[in-house]
Amino acid sequence: MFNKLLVISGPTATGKTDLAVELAKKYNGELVSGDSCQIYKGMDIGTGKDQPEETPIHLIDIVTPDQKFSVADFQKIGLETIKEIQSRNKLPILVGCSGFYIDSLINPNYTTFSVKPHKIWRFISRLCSVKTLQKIYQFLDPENFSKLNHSEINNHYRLTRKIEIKLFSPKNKNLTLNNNDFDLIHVSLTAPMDFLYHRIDARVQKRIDIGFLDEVKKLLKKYKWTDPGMQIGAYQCLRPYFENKKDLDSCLRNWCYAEHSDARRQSCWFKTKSNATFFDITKTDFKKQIFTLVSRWYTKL
RNA sequence: AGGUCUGUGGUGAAAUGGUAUCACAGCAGUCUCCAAAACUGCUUUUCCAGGUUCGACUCCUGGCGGACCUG
Repeated sequence: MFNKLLVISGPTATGKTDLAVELAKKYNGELVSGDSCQIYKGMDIGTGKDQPEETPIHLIDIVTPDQKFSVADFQKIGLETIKEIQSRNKLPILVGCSGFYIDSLINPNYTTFSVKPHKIWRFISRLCSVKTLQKIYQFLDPENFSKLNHSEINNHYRLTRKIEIKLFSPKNKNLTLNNNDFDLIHVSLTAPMDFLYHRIDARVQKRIDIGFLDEVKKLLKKYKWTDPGMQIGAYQCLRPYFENKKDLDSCLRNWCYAEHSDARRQSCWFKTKSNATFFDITKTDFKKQIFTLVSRWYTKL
């Protein structure tokens, strides 16, 4: 059975899609987007969707901005999509920058808690302070509470979720293994940060030039600033401008900064949590090296 | 040229004469249903030279720089 999966990851603005399209053409592939933002319909310029002309791309435009979408939804649809592509004997190429999402598809040890977000608990938790949540979790699960690190213990959302799992997971069957058995290769693109920052800044300006403000106006006719899709950084950075609280230039500067920060966190994820092979896109022969590596992997049985 | 105001990390600001603080940027990290999110740690500062004082970002004198007004 054909079970190959090519993964191309890396921070924003490293040219993943272009590379993926080239590889797709060579290996009869189809792209699967591993991007937590491009799933939203109508959010095109702000999320940097570029639709390749001849190569199919999956998992973009699957929900509207007012719909909730989580990594669990992504995992379900993602695995189905990859298997469907493989069943047609085509090569799925997972390409994106959301480490958390990509991990849910390719990490064989990834487990899923069968606990769905609990509406009443989430409502109550929103009224609680971090300190209160700490006390609740400490009471429910003193052992794991003592193991929390500095990030987790101060993180309102994660404490809420930990308590949720503790309270509502059914006994005995609270874990499901993601037992996929892909033959995968993971290529990750990198670049020196200041190089990426320049690219990001230029791209922000370009997005304004090609009509990003109109896109936001159009979205605002149908959706609210508080809708899930509208939480994306690019749109929130422009919010003060649309509410006449800040001038456009300072909003754009914040947008650039937000993307710098995204790029940093994204590359941190792949660097520390994946076992990808890394290629610096400022080196002249990085593509040649990738093609050699992929070719060796693709042709082996 | 004269007058007025003003000089604090890379940027913007705070500090009755008493441990120089905050935000942003930058760097490093955490991560299993918000992840372009949320959270953690770190780096970098009082224009210069004097004076007053136990003690000066703060008060005084001079220099240098900036802003505005008048000519």
